[in-house]
Amino acid sequence: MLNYYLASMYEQLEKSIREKVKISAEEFELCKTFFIPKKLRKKQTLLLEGDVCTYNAFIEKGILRSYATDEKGNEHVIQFAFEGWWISDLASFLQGSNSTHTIEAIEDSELLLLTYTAREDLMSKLPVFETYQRILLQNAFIAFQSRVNAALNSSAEEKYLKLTSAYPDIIARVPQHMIASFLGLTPETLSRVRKQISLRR
Amino acid sequence: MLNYYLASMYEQLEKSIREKVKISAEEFELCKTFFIPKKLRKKQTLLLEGDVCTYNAFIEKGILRSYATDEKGNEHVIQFAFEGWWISDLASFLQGSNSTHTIEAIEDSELLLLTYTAREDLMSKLPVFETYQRILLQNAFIAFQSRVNAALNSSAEEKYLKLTSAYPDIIARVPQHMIASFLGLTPETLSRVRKQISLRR
DNA sequence: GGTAGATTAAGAAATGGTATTGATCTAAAT
DNA sequence: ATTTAGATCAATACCATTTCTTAATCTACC
Repeated sequence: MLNYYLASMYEQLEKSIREKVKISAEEFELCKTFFIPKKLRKKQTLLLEGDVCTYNAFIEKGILRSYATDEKGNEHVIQFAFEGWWISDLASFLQGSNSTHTIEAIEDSELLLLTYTAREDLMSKLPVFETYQRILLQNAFIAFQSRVNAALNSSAEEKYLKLTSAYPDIIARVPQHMIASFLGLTPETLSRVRKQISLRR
Repeated sequence: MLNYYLASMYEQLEKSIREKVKISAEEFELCKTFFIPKKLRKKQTLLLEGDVCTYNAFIEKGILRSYATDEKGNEHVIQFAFEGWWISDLASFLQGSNSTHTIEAIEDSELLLLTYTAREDLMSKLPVFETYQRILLQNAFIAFQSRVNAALNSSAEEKYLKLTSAYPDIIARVPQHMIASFLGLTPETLSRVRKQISLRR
């Protein structure tokens, strides 16, 4: 039982790394020792706006979001992160600056945390982990580029359809007003968009 | 004279690398050998939509932009790149897929090109170069995150003011309709926004 | 003097803001 | 466990605002 539990604890992480680089069983065992497991209940936060982001979090289970709050008190969802993804406020994590984001669990979630020094250590002891991190960043960069493009050049409906066709289960797992915020729409506009779509069926 | 010319050819590159990692004079000399110098005149292209992006370009001098063309034939500026920046279509460069972007010089420009294999070679022979690349990506990622936020949650005027206060000389060096496209606005809207701002002075 | 780029005006379209309602979830009290 | 009060969320209606579209000048510069 214990073994099973431990194996499942790092299952997504191993999968994520092996998708991107070659790593031996021993290397992965070493790798695991740098992470701190952590559970979050729904609505609990990993990072509060204003604090320094001390962890890079890998998500074994659940969904998190990061959001920023503007002068008028409106929350703007920056990112959703599902199983197998990473989340953090990179600017704060890397530069040690105060975070402008809050990171919060949307469902009960299981995380693997990596501190700044653990990450530096791991990259220097295991160069393949630096390569893994670089590839992650490359992919994130590409994804962001297409998101910027969608944000600037697509209508509300196009943005919603692109998001839901890329991530179909987001509809069931994430409240609609958070999806609206992620797309830069008011909840009312998203509701109207959905109505339009359903009328056309 | 020749020495002076050669030194200036790699000046920005050396500055960019030294800002991010420690590198010896010998290592930088080695580094230089992997790059191919190239000059572009205004409006010449480095990459055409549909081709595979075979180069990662570092800009020693000048300005470039990348843009995508939509179904209606409208150009959408994805990125501007000034002296000391990198530009490419990363998705195409890394995955070997057909590019959806065109990369074009806005001014007469001097570039240093890195092919895919040269980049891989350089990263394996000079691990500090992989670190440099990772830090570049981290910075690009952070910049993109705030751009997404601005794109989704700022008005036309806010986006324009943010851009011009971050890069004041963009106004003089880049045609206004390209700035409008970069901000996801029509040229007419940007013109009206500028008028509003000037009236308030 | 022709052409690309910038400005301006007027009406159209998309999206936002406010308010209301109904449904559902949550948590405390019994 | 059940009930109930409050909170949360989604849908909708009505009006306001922003941005787009089209089209007509205006300008600057090869």
